[in-house]
Order: sequence, then C-alpha cells, then structure tokens
Amino acid sequence: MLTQVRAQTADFVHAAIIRNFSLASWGKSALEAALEVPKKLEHGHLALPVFPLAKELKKAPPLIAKELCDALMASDDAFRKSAIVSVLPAGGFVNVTFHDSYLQDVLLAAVKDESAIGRSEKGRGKKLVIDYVSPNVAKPMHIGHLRATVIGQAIRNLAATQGFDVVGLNHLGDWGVQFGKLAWAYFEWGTEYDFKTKPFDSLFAIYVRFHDEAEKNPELDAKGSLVFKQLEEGEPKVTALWKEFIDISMKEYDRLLGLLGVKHDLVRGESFYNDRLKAVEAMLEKKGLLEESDGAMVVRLGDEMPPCLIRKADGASLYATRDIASAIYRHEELKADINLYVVGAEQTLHFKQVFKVLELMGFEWAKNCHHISFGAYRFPEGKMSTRRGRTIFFEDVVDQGIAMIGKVIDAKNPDLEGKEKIAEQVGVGAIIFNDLAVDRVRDVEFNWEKALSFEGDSGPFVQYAHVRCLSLVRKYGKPAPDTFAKALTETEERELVRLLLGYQDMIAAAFTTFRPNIVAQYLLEVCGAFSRFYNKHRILGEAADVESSRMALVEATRRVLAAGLRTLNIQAPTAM
RNA sequence: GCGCCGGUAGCUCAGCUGGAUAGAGUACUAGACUACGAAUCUAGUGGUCGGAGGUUCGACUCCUUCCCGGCGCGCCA
Repeated sequence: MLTQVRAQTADFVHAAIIRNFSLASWGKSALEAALEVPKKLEHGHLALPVFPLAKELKKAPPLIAKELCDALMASDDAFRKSAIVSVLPAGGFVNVTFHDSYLQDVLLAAVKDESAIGRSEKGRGKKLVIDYVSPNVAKPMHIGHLRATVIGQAIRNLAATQGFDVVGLNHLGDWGVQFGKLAWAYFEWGTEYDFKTKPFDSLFAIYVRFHDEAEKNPELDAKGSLVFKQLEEGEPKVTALWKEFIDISMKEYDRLLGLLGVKHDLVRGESFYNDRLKAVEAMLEKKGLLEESDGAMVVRLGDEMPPCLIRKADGASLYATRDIASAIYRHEELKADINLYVVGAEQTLHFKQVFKVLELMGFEWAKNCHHISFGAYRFPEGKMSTRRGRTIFFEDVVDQGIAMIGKVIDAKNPDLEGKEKIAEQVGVGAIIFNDLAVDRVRDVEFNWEKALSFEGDSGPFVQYAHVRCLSLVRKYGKPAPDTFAKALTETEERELVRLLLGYQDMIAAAFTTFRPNIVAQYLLEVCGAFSRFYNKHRILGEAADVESSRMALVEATRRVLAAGLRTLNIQAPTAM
C-alpha cells in the first residue's frame, strides 16, 4: 500500500485508539508499522491486528476489534468520510476497506510521472558503491558471472530508485602469480596462437595449456613465479604484456556484459591497490592488531572466527589485505556511504573477516559494508570447474536464449517486424528473469529448459502482458485518460488496483533486503491479475465511461510493469 | 570436528519484519479463440512445510536438538 495511504490511516486509527481506549503504549509509528496488507482483498486493503492490545486492556481481541471498528466508523474524520468505505472486525483484526474511487485516484497520481514510479528519497545525497561481476583476466566468463551480473545490476537499479548516487565497480582480477605464468606461457608459445584476430581465445588457450603442462611438469610453476616477480618489480617488457592481457580481457568482458546492457562505472583492479597495502599493514601494526603466527602476520578475531591472514611468511600480501585496502579506498576516496559486494556464497567467511578487521581498526562505517552473497549453479555431474570443462559459458547461455526465442517467434508470430531485435530482448529477458525469480542465496541446478522457459512464470510472460497493455493503448487510439470516469468495482479490477498500489512498498523491501526476487515475484502477481482481468472483461468497445476507466487501469498496469522490468534490467518490447 | 546457507505439491520454486483457509509455474485431466494478441485464461488432481521438542493469542517464519544436501575453515583469489 502506498505510504501516504498507510500514514493517513495510521493517523486516523491512532487518534481513535487514544480517544477510546486511553492507551499510550502504541505510538503512531508503531501503529503504522503494525498495519499490514492482507493477502486477500476480502480482508480489506489494510488490516490492524489488535492482539497486542489484549493484555493491556484485559479484553478479548475480537471485542477490542469490534469496539474499535464502531468507534472508527462513527468518526467525523474527514479522511474517514472521503476515503474509507468500511472498517470491519474479523476475529482480532480490524479490516479497513477504502473507496474504489479513492484508491484509483491515488494510483493514477502515483503513476503519473513514469520515471518516478516507486521512487523514494531515502538515499538522497548518499553514495552507494556496488562491486559486482569482477572477472579474472584471461578467463572466460561463465554462468556464475552471469548470475553475479544479473543480481548486481538489479540491486544497482534498485538503489537508484531509492535516490542513491550509485557507482558500479569492477574489482577486476588483474594481479597474482597467474600473470607470471601467463606471461611465461606467452613468451614460450605465443607465436603458435592467433592473437591478431582471436586475442581472447588465444589468451585463454595458453592459460589452459600452461596448467595442463604444469601438471606434468611442476617446474613450470617456479618459472611463472619468477616472471611474476619481474612484473612486481616493474620490468617493462613484462609490464607491457600484462597491460595487453588486461586490455584484451576488458574488451571481451565489455562485449559480454553489453549483451545484458551492463556497464560498470569504474574499473579498479586488484593491482590498483598494490601501493596501498603497506599502509594497511602499518595501520594494523599501529593499532596493535597484527600478530605473528607460524611466520605469517595475522589479525586475531576472537572465538567466533578464524584469524585473518594479512601477510604470508614470505612477505607477500594476501587477498584480505587487498580487500581491506579496497574498502578504505571506497569509503575515503569514492565517498561510499554504503559498500556492497556481490560475490558468491563461498566467500562468506572471507568478507566476515574483512569487515571484522575494519571494525577492529576503528572504522565505524564497517557496518555499512555488506556481502551480497548468492548460491552456486550445480550440475548433475558435480561442481563447476573451468579447467575441467565442466562449465557453461556466459555467452552460450545468452546465445541459446536468443536462438530459442527466435524459434518461438517463427512459430507464433512469423511476420513480426524486427524479429531479431525482439528475440534478443525476450531471450535475454527470459534468462535474467529466470535467475532473479529465485532467492539469490539458493543454489540452483542448471537446466536449459528451465533457464530458457517462455511459458508460465517467466520473463516472457511479463513482457507479454506488457505488450498486450501497449497493444490496447495503441488500438484505443488516443492517450489513456488521466482520470477515472467511473470507479471500477469488478473483483479483477479491484485486485489489480490493489496490487499496483503495492509497488512502492515492494521496491523498498527489495532494496533493503537486497533481494531482486521480490520484484520478479511481484511482477508475476501483477501479470496474473492483469491476465485474469483481461480475459474476463472486455475493454475496448464498452460504454464510454467503462472503456476509458479500464484504459486508465491498463495504462497504469503498463507503466508499473515497465518500471519493474527496468529495475531488473529487462527490456520491454513493444511487440513480440 | 566447528561455522554459514538450504530442505515447502511428482518436478522447479514463492511465501516480505511471526498474522486470517500454505500459494504459483510445470506435469497430468477437462474446458475457453466469429471479442481488445491463446507466450493467455478457467476448473480439477496433488501438502506430516525434513523429524522431534519449545516460545507465542497465533509458527513455513523465532529458539533448542537431530537428520539430509551444499559451501567454508592460515599463508589461492
């Protein structure tokens, strides 16, 4: 329910409670929070459970509900008279039902400005940095990256709806011994590959070849380490090559992310923090947090967690050191108020440790760092591994999705204009939606059929509902009215209005819990309600007042669907 | 062994900070296109919400414990 309606209702009910029960224990804001949206319309638009009052009043909840309802209905309150049609007791609940005309006017006002639907100013003036995808140079992106991309982008869009100034960050994996290995491999075998026309494939090929050969001949690892040392010392030839590898990889990643309409604002690879690591160690040292253990330097984190490794026995820094430096950078230089990491669940402990170390360092902003973890894809054969070929590539999923939808279009709508573009929008939409409809913490078993589904609960279902709305608007031939000529009172219409009014609450909940699946589930509900309405009631050609009112509802639905899809980074085609 | 995350219909999954009769999709069965797009809709079949205790007016939701699955647990990232 829209916040303004909720707030006004809370004011009204609160006044009556004070007047009739002389209760002080329920403040206005507590009451507002207690007001809930019933699952079913028959229980009204808003409901107040009165059970918590029972003890204090020493009365049975149904009796309290009855008395409160009587008092509320007898009230002369202007809001009551204009907006509320009934307040009915039902067991221990007080069920408030609004006039359909009132809610419909509220709805039209809420969707009037299309770009502002569901907007909140909660994040106004605050900056949110979100680290997502962050692939490793020279390795192709696989389906796990696809998941991170889709989730990260959705959360990023959600943050924007809340008014945050958002920075999408690519924490590129561009440092480590593997670059020594890669460079060594390039010097050794580079000429055998076609780096001119297939730079990325060649890069990955020598990466795989190095690891294969190193398995047979462990000396290669030592050679790789040696070259990495040269890179660390800034040897020009190796450094130039390293930069070339990054360049090749970034081009590939930009291309793949572009398929989903994703682009980071800022790339800050791991190497970016190289010259900040000493300062981090010094800071830890100064705070007395650093301890020696088996030759390595660690920060002890008490009984709850294993210690956090900061420096290896050989003096080299570690992943955690880099992430600490990075968090400080994000806060101090990027001015992040909220700092998000969209990274797989297997790194949960790592982030808990890093955040704890930051806290121990005295950074009170550590509490604004959040690891947005997500489950892994599983395959019947077992865990995914790029090296063993047990993986599904990012690009293959996208290509297959587009190809599959292309076939569906050929079968259902062969004369469709701009087929290729639409197949792309729908195919990609199906993939994104399939991922986002599931709670991100869950592991998911990968299944082509499910991932590319276009029937039932799916992205195409939502896009299809949007297309039908648009088609109606087109046939109507003029802009949908911005007022209701007549209150819509059919069950299907009232249900749809009720759902549409929940958009703002839903978006806010999706952001605060960092769960895009709330948006996806909501869109399915709206589409279901719309389809039921559409199938049962005629719209065009009805009496003028009915037709125009229904068109106002159709347009409101269309706008909400478009806004929701936009948040999930899914395109809304105009035909399909 | 310890820690984190999951376990809801045959299958894939929703169920928001505890709230009213646990919901979708899929599959199966039977229906709805001389009406705005059938990628749709209607009806039916299908449930010890992993097991057992507990807290509460009220538990899929919180607590304890056990079982099953996944992941993690010092010099990789």
